Amino acid sequence: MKPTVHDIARHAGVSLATVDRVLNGRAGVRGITRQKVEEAIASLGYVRDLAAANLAKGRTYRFSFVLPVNDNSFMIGLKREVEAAIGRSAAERTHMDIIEVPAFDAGALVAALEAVMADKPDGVALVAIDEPRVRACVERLADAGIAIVTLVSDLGASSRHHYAGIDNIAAGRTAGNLMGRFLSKVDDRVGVLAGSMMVRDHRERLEGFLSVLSEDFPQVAILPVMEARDDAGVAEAMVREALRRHVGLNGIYSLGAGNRGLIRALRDLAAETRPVVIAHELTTSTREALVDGTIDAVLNQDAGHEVRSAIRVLKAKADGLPVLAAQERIRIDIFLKDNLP
Amino acid sequence: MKPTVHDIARHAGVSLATVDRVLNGRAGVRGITRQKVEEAIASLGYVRDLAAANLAKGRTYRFSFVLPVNDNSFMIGLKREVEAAIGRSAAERTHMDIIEVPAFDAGALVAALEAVMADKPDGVALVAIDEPRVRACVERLADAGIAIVTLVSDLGASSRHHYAGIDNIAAGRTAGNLMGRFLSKVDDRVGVLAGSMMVRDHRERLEGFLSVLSEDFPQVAILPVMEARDDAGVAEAMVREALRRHVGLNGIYSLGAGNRGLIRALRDLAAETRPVVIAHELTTSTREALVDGTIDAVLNQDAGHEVRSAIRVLKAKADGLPVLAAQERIRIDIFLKDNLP
DNA sequence: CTGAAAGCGCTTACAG
DNA sequence: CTGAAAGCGCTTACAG
Repeated sequence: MKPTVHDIARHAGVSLATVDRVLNGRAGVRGITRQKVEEAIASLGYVRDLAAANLAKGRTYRFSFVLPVNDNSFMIGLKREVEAAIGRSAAERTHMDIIEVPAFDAGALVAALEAVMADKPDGVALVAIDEPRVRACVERLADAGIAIVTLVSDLGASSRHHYAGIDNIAAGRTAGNLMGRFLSKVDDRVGVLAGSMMVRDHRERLEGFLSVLSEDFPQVAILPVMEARDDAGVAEAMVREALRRHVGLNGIYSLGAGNRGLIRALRDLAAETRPVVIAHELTTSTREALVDGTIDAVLNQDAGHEVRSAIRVLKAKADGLPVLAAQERIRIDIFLKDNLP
Repeated sequence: MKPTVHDIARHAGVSLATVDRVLNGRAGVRGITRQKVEEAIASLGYVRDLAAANLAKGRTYRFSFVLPVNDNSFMIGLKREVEAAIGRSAAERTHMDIIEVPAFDAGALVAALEAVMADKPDGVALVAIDEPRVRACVERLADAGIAIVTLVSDLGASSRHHYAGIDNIAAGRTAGNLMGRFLSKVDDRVGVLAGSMMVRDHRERLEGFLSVLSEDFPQVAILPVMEARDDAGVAEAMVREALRRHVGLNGIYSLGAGNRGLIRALRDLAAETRPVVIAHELTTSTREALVDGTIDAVLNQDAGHEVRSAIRVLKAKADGLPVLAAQERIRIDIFLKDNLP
């Protein structure tokens, strides 16, 4: 049988309370006593039963998710995943809430985080804005002993404990590699449709994309970046304009949101003249476009995985336990029409 | 506060034992009493604390992993992942063991499963061989109330409860799509290197690969399949022979193991004359070949995910709980040199 | 500095 | 058919 605190107490000739003190590193135990207990722990190969400990402590975890109010499919899906997790959390002694803040507004994000801090939760997950004030605020949360996980978009050098999201430079590089290989190789010109260069993920994707093209496919010409602010209408207009202006626009990398607009613009083209298109995030519209051939590949991050991973990590951090890096790595899914889930 | 069994007992005016009987659907409760308790449960919105229940019951889970003895990197890695999970299981009231059986030997697999059944574990995970005797045996295990998960390789129509592995037809289709697009498009010939057509995953990958090529890239010619029995030496010889015989062999899809041999054969070629190569499973050697350009893409299944997923599912089945399909779906990883983990 | 006792939310003999 | 009491492995006041 697995040894319990009773076994340790008996072996060391002390009471349960003393075993507990040693086990939890609490003060008020004589050196010799502590040693006896530690020996018993080691020789019995004791492993604490966390579930029993949590039951005794009445321990519950309290986590807050700070999410941007954003009407794109990905963010809506992300929020839905958090809600689903909340729905499942009743059985798990975990209380979670969602705090919504205006998108791309560092001030609002900081204010929300300050309010959350006053509530002293065990952990906070946030879609970060990479900005000095936000970094400073996260620092304060960490100092207050709150576990911090950035979600989807990371913070530069900061004291967040973990990032639950994809490597966006690698994502951009992957898009560049696929684009280079999918192109016909003669006189190729490629357009990039982005949301905003203010956001770290978009900057990083662009950086990765450009570096692979220049390293491995130097013959490909790249047009100036179109910033459509993740707005489908703007994206549509910009893509139409680009197609009109640049004959031989054979490739488009859409690294932000607003793909509905992009797709509308592309659908008007004859199938043979359509450019190679690589986009991000699998949504109803990108999935459809993948199936009918309007889009050639979709890079995706799985919002459900990100949320579940964030919760696992938050819990581990709250318990001072290690996280399983391999399990928590968020992968860049590459979807072609043939491996859609 | 979350309601407990005490709250229900008080509300219904019964004892804890009766509440427990109703909660666990045990017999020996009068209709009216049961009804009172059920009403209390519903009106209080009671959710059972599984951890507390397991503690009280002294419940431990016992699972067996039946794995083939196989010296390829993937199977070695799979076993290592199970061992890692066993290492972590001490804290989780879970006992797991590994039973090794000769590879590709249905009789031995059945014998091992029968032995496992005598031990009456809560669940079994096995790398299946798709064979009538195995299916019948799995049927018996399921009838004995043992949860069954197939791992990596599935069983045809059978009563296994879950399959923790990738969709191999989709994997083959994905390989076909990438191959078609990566090829230069003029006078292409493609070779397929397989382990054995006796194994279901290999058959399915081939099927998917061929169907995409014939549907979407009909101009590509496909050479007869090389069956190298997952042996690096055999694979090397076969690939060398094929390269010698078929001028214009521009693509190779390696859908089984033995990639070390394939890579050796390819490394002798001048970089410009190397075919497009798509292989399965990220190992030390395929990773290296991806980085140096010998291999163009690697399709991968994450053995760690498969093992952790199998355990989660086994536990859920043992508890009669639903599984989160989206979480347990094993994805086909596509690795290019730019998105290596 | 140390221990006896009660309790977390649930289940299990046992008695009636 | 129903209930009182003890116990799972741990923690927490409280007393000494």
